[in-house]
Amino acid sequence: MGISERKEREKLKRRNDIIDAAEKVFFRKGFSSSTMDDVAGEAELSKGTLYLYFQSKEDLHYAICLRGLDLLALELRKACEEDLTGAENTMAIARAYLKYVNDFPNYFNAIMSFESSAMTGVDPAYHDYILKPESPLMVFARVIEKGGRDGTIRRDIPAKELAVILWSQVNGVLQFIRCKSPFLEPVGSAADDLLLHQFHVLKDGIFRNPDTNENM
Amino acid sequence: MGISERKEREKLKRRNDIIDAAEKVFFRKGFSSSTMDDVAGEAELSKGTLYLYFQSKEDLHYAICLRGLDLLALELRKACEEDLTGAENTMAIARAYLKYVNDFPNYFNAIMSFESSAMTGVDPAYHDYILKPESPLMVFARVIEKGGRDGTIRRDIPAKELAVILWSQVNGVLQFIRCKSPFLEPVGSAADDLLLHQFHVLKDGIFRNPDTNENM
DNA sequence: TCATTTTATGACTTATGGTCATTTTTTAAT
DNA sequence: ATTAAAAAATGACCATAAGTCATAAAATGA
Repeated sequence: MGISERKEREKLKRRNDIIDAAEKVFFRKGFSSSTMDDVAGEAELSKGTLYLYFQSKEDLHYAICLRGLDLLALELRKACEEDLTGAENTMAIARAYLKYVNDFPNYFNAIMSFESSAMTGVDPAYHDYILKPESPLMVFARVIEKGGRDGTIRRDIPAKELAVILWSQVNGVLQFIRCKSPFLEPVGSAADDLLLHQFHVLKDGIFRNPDTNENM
Repeated sequence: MGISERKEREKLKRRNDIIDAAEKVFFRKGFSSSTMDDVAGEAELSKGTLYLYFQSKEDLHYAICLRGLDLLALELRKACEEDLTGAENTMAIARAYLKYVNDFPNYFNAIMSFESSAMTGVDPAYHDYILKPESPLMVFARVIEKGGRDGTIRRDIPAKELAVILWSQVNGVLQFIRCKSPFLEPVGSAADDLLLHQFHVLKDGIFRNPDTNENM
């Protein structure tokens, strides 16, 4: 039966067209200021049709995030293709993540705001996604693990946990930059400084051993 | 004129009563599921009256956050009253913050969700608040500064910036725990583990120097 | 007592996410 | 081709909730 397959394809195509339209609208006006009617207009479909393909506005938001996450995972995998040490691959991943944030701020924003708002009842599917081997976090976790094996990364903390910690820490700073950047100037530092300095902290820790003269 | 002063007091009292009512409602049902009618009912006032004291629902949310932040700043100041080294005071502040998160999860949630949602146009007043010397972040920054002076904390990064970095990093992990805790169990780690391990990372960094046998 | 000012009210407006009876289009058998 | 059944699409409609405003009540002070 070639017809049902073609229909399947068309259904998928339509679904993707709706996501395309939603991206345009959400990225332009912001998620909460966009209405389903806006999206329907952009997609040249009626609102009712959107609900044949997505359960809710939130679901549409999630679909966009999934796109962004898949793209991110791809970038991270590319970044650590070279077979260097775990520590080196970790640095490569960090650079790739920051590049992603710069190159695709809309996806990054979508993901961040989804994760926060999601608190009030996240799609459980999202938790499943995070655990999948192809998720950005798990790509990162494998690199950490490798660093543990080759001796370049501490191994007293389980790899997945260390991945979560580092990932969350970087996100914390990015989140700060994202919503409190007006605050940064009075403090006299730019976003890039902040991230650079964060890397120093991630590398060496915060305390200074008075016996050594490092971190002068 | 004693009357106008009494009126001033009464106005403030009413304002506070409204915040009390809003806290009860928001903490019970969550911010987004609560309605202004709910709050009006709890406060035994009409909805219109709420809008005489607050510009919007968001504004009410903000007022609750301010309470939470003032309380937090108080706890942090108490925690570093003892005149120890900057590093020791820093640890005390960290402990106090985690205790606060545990003791007042509702305030913590209110602050976190305000900061995320706020992204779409934060009250500029909030940025002012953060810069005030009595804000939690600035209390922390002074301790970091002290650590720089007494040689227990690295001084290659400006104190305020380092404060922002550490603060954001801890918030990042707390945020992860807050909205992805269902994810933690499959990974095999508890929230407390995660925070403990984060402290190790903050202290020592992530890389292992192959020449030493620390972090085995 | 009463005019003026301040404070409070709640019906009303507006906006928007989501639904569903109805219509249009497609399919496939006659 | 015709047509009945299935699938897809529509948009008027509903429910909810934030925010407004004309009106009413209360407080003030002369």
